Amino acid sequence: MTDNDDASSGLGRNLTYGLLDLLGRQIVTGAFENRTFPTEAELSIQHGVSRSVTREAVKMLTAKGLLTARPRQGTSIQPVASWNLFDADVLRWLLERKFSVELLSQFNQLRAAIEPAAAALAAGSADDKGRALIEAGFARMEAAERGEDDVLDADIAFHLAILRAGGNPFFAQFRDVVATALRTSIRLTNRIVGRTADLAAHGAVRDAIMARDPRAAQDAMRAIIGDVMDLIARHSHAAQ
Amino acid sequence: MTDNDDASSGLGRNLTYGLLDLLGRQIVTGAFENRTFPTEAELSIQHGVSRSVTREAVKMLTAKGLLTARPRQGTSIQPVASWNLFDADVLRWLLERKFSVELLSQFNQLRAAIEPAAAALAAGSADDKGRALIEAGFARMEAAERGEDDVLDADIAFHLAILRAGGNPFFAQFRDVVATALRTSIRLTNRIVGRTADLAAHGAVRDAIMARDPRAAQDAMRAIIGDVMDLIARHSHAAQ
DNA sequence: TATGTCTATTTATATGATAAAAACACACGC
DNA sequence: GCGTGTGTTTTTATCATATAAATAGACATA
Repeated sequence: MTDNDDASSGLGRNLTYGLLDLLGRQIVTGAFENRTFPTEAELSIQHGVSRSVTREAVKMLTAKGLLTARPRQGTSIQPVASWNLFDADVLRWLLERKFSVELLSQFNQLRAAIEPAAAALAAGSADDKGRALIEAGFARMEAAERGEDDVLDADIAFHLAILRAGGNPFFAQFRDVVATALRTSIRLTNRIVGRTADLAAHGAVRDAIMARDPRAAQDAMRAIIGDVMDLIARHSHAAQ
Repeated sequence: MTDNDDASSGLGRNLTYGLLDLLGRQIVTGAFENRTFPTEAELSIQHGVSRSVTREAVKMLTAKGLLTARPRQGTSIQPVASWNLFDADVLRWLLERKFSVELLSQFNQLRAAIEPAAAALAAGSADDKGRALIEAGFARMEAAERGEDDVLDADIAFHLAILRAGGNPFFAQFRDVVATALRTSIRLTNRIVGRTADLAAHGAVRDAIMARDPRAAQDAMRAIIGDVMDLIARHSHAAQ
């Protein structure tokens, strides 16, 4: 019986989280676009799980802003405006739908607003721990340059270190968006931009932060993201 | 029995959401600082609700990044870094703890990064609908000036309109933070800053957006938030 | 010391029953 | 005709209890 359920549902080890992931993907990719969302009884039957599992998955989706549930009316999908776009799960699901340059562009508009400010904040008020984190991130980028570390991972580590270093937890919240944006844009930037230029630009950010020069840190970070945005614009232009 | 439960628990009409709110507040305000988080059985007994209610509340808190649950290990509170700080519930709970100038300052550091960029984006690429939204928001501010609308509500409406108008859903996500920041800082700014100056500054933002001048819109918005940050700095200085 | 096994604890899942909310239809009275 | 109330029905909300699964920790064993 249990084996049967597991086989028919195709959800992972943890049924609740498996169903959460499946429903999340389906909602975000528009699988319920023109029809009403299933009732909890229908979901239970369709996926071969108990009502508890269904309800807990729905509750988590509700907590992330994707659903609402009311007696008699049923469960329904919320407008995109109320989705929690900074949630790691929601971001992941968002990328499962067709790759869109528009989404990548929106990511980077956000980065252009956040990261220069975060770099300035880090330069102005990072403590020793934050500075060490940034140094470690940059060291990884240098190691990657020498082929001793993964380029993408090192890049992400450096950018996240800057988000954290300023000590403002709200800036640290952007870790998932930034990591996602970097992972996504690597498809475009990979092999197009020379890695040396990239390292130099990142080195400028590091130097400015270490010199406690907020203005220079901001400008250097702005330059990095500006380059990425130019690349995206050129790519979308070329694709047309 | 049911009445007894309701009376003893003090949760609202909806037990699950009531418990969610109660636990969320307790977690954020540090009520479980030095002790382990209760097991689901303990929570059920303490609050006089069934395990389903407890589990669903815990699952929602998990979805918001506040908890994790594993068999045998139990449920435990996650580090603040993994909390979903842009979630409306989490923000609300955050404000329940002692009022802190530091938090208000962090809010506005974020606003300083986001809102000028959002204003520039709105100036550059808002469609007719977005522009109409901004006009409506500004009209409310003018009405408030004449005593025909609530000052705070109008202010919030104007700022939210700008976040939305650019068409980037990630900027629109900041509605709750911005609304919360405005509601919080009104305690400080109220009666200190003359409302006329405020209206003029907001008018400059509106004019720049309508003139499709991103640079001017950005600068005008920066000025507004800069004023607020100065006020906060002065207040925290005076308080010392 | 390392490794495997047993046990206890806690979450995970299932199931079936009852309560509550709300959309809808319908009858009623004005 | 038209509002108003009332009952019916559908769906979520809640409860209670039972069983499964996972894993930390103790203990035994090599």
